Amino acid sequence: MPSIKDVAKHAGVSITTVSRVMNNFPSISESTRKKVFDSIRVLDYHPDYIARSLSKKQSLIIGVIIPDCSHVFFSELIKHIEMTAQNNGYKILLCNSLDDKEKELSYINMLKEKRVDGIIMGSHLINTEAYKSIDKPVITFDRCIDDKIPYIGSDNFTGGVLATKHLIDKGCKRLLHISGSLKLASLANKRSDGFKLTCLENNVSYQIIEYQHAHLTFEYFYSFIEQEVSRFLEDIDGVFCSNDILAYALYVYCLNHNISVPDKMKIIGYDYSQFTRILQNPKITTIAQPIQVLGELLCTNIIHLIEDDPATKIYSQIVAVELIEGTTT
Amino acid sequence: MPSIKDVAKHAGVSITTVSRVMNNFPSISESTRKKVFDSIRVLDYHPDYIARSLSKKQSLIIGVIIPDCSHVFFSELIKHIEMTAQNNGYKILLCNSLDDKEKELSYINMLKEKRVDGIIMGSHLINTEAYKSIDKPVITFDRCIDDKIPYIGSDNFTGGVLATKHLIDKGCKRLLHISGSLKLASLANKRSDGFKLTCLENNVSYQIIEYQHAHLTFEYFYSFIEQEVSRFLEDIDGVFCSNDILAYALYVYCLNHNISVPDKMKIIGYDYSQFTRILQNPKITTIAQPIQVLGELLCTNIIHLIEDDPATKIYSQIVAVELIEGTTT
DNA sequence: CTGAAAGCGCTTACAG
DNA sequence: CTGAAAGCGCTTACAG
Repeated sequence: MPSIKDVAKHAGVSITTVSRVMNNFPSISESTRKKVFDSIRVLDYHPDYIARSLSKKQSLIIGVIIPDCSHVFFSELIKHIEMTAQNNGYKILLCNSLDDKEKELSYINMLKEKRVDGIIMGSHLINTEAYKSIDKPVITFDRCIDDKIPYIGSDNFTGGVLATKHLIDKGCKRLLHISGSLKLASLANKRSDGFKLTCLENNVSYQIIEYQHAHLTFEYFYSFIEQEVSRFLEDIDGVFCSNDILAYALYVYCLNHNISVPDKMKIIGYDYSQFTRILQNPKITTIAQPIQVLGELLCTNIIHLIEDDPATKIYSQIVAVELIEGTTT
Repeated sequence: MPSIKDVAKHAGVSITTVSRVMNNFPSISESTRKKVFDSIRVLDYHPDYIARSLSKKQSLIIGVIIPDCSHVFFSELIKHIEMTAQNNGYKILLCNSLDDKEKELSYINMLKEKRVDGIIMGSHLINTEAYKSIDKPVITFDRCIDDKIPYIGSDNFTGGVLATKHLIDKGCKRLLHISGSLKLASLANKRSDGFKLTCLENNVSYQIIEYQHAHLTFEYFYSFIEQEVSRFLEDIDGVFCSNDILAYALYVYCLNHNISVPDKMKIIGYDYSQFTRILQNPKITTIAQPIQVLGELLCTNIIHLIEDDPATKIYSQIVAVELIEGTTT
């Protein structure tokens, strides 16, 4: 494998010159530029990025830490992050925290180990303290850690309002919201705020049930519904679910227990991820998160932070959501 | 950010000694070991992996190149690859080729640029030639490029046989197989071989239709069925689909056109990925690929190749598949 | 327009 | 058991 030295020797110039040609310095004469490019081609030379990283003190790698890349929502989010990274000369190092605090912490240390130039954090178990010792770029998805760490999220509050208003507009009088853990200080909690406020404003009685686990599987949700939700359903005519898999599990539960949807029970989900888009029966009514926009913003903003681009100082952003009406409401 | 120099100064030893402590050399006295560890703790020192990589000539990073990480099958495969990598001290660099030849090629160059120690290749557009100039570890998923490049795959041939036999056992007489492009020299083509052979052995008439695009979306498959498949369906009573999304699209098509499944038409898919496991109606009959095993084997074998582990020389492997009976046959 | 030399932060023979 | 020095393959002031 040829190094810059070999190219320099072959072209009869110094390694400085080779480096300059590689990096498109304007001061190089046409003739030497050509010589060097020829040698590069002949030797099939590719610069060593490890060496480059060491001297430039940048790895051009972004760490992406999420709970689980096989989760429908995150797998799409990652795709758009990666595409955006690629378009900007960065690569991504993928890390699944699997909701394990230790792993989350150890992944954050990638910053101190210079493995990555910045981190996109989509996993939220460790507390604010752990971020204190870090002065390098971090951006979070759907979580506001503190003033210093920017976040990207969709408009969860409005999402909650839209979902709840929709149920009320459809005639629901007694609403239930099934939410992820509200202890985690996730921005997703604002969905619950929007839900509550809308119920209060419309004099609709409501109830909120939290699930704690983050295993977002159908089986988990179905048994959660059987054990923790079913006994309340009799008094309920509309449910706002915090994600679409949960909404589907509830739909199936209702089907299995002769509760007709949407006649007796209206169900609305959240995400509009791939699963929901593929599913044809039912078409789940849901709040669509703009996954592509979220992924792109996460990536472009972490890059701005890394490159300390002063022209673009607004790193935290909230993007709009949209109601998608299906057949479950 | 402290470097090894700072630790050495703080502990009153040489950087060589600090390095030895970091790397668990046995020859260090207990007292200096303690001094060094104390300094590391006090200074919150983390070794620079870029520098380490440069001197050790290994990045401890594995490149994973796939068509699209948001695809249900690949998102799960990646998860298991990443977990296995993590357990063995490696990280993964995720690359979506998006079925773009240029990208595939440029990603392979990560090897020459020392960004990664090895590559797991799950994207198969570029031809054998492109791999000729590479003498570094590559392992492929579901594709046999040449003798020198090991592969991991599931037993596609048996999968094809199992699926076809199942349809025949259920009484089908006129079979159709809808396959991905057979030109790509993918091991998945063996499903089609298994299909053909089983039809011939059982004197069942058959037909094969290929789709060319790799956009594995419901919409693509549905319109493909409308345009290219529907006119043949009248003469068919059983279809073996090369993936579950396609099988679902066909199911929905039949539903929409009053072709009752499984009475008039039996449908079997392939993969048994997350989507299929979540979907409750219908339960698609399918061939389950052992995604976890595949991911683990891909990762452990590329690591063996990277570390040139002579104790474990069998790098190509085929793993067994399983018939999952649902309600579509 | 070009080059010699120092430096990035580690590891690793070599020497004692 | 420990250290001085060379080296990994680049980039970047500095000098001409």
